[in-house]
Amino acid sequence: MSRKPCCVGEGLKKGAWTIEEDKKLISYIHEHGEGGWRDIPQKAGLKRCGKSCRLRWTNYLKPEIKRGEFSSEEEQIIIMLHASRGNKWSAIAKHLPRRTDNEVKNYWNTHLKKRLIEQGIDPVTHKPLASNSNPKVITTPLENLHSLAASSSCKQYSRSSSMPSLSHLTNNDGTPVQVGSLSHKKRFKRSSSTSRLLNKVATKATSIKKILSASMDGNLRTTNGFSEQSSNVFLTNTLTEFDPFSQSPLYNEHEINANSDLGMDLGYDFSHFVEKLGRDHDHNEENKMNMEYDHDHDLLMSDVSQEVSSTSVDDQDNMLGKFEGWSNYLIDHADFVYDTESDSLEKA
DNA sequence: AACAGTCTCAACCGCCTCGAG
DNA sequence: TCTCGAGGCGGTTGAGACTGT
Repeated sequence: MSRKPCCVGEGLKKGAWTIEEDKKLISYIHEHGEGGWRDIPQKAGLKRCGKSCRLRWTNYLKPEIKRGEFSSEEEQIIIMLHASRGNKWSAIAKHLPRRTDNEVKNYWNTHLKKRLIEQGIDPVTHKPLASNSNPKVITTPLENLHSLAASSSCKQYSRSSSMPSLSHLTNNDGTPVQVGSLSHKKRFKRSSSTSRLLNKVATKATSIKKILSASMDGNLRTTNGFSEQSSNVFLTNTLTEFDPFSQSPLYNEHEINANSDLGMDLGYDFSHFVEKLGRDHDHNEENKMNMEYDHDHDLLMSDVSQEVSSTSVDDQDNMLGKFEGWSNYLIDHADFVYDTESDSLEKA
């Protein structure tokens, strides 16, 4: 049994809207407001179906809609939210003020998806493509930040401009970051403070990953006694909350599924992290890193059982603050560097 | 200048969700 | 509880713009 098409009618127009049609629709909605889309075409004198009117209004004519090029911050938000939510364009668009789901979807399909593929990242799973993957390596969003930082610190040029150097992006050991084979049609430049933070995170992403792994195994030892059981639980909990892939088989291999281990509800909104990341970091990058550490370190050592049972929105915000302090701590104070030769953590 | 190939994005299609009755 | 319809959502299409030769 097939469903009746929504817009069946004699003489209904399809295709691109004319200026006259737009004027009629805008005029009618200004006078009568949105809603009742089925009746709008007749009342507004349009030979369109109601659904077409609604789409035209919500995706194009609505005055608050922001049009034009996406900023690198918006790109990062889309990529990170897509990693955690998939093709939930409407949900993603809610975190991009004045952008429509259709616009986000189009931008993903025409720009961001291709860019990830060019970098060897599967745009569906946000993990390395099969041809590039190393089965021994656990891939996390922290790792993806390597490539994300490399690309999100860039912005498209027009098709005709020249390709700038990407040599400013370097790994921990000073070697250039591999950003994949960029198409000759895609030109980039660096920008944004958020990108700089991502770059900063990316330079230590591998080290952080190993530290996390060591923590999960209970083998983490640092100079300040950061290896207590409580902090392990917190790290497990935080990583699982933060990491959209924490439910993957790769993680299950390491038995770090905090959801089952701790019996908690993982309803955490990953986008809050992204928003907070950009907001706070834009506010005062260096000052913040220096001032918040002690506070967050204290929080890290606070009663973990409270964190485990926290599921409300307010508590999630607290968790985010602690995650940020924790990640800043790792970035600034981690004593370990991952040695690719020996596949082990070395004292920095 | 002309043509072919590629890219972009507005618009459409069909299914889903949810609230009213 | 069920049905129905309006609105929402994600996938897809195709016309027009753009680029390379």
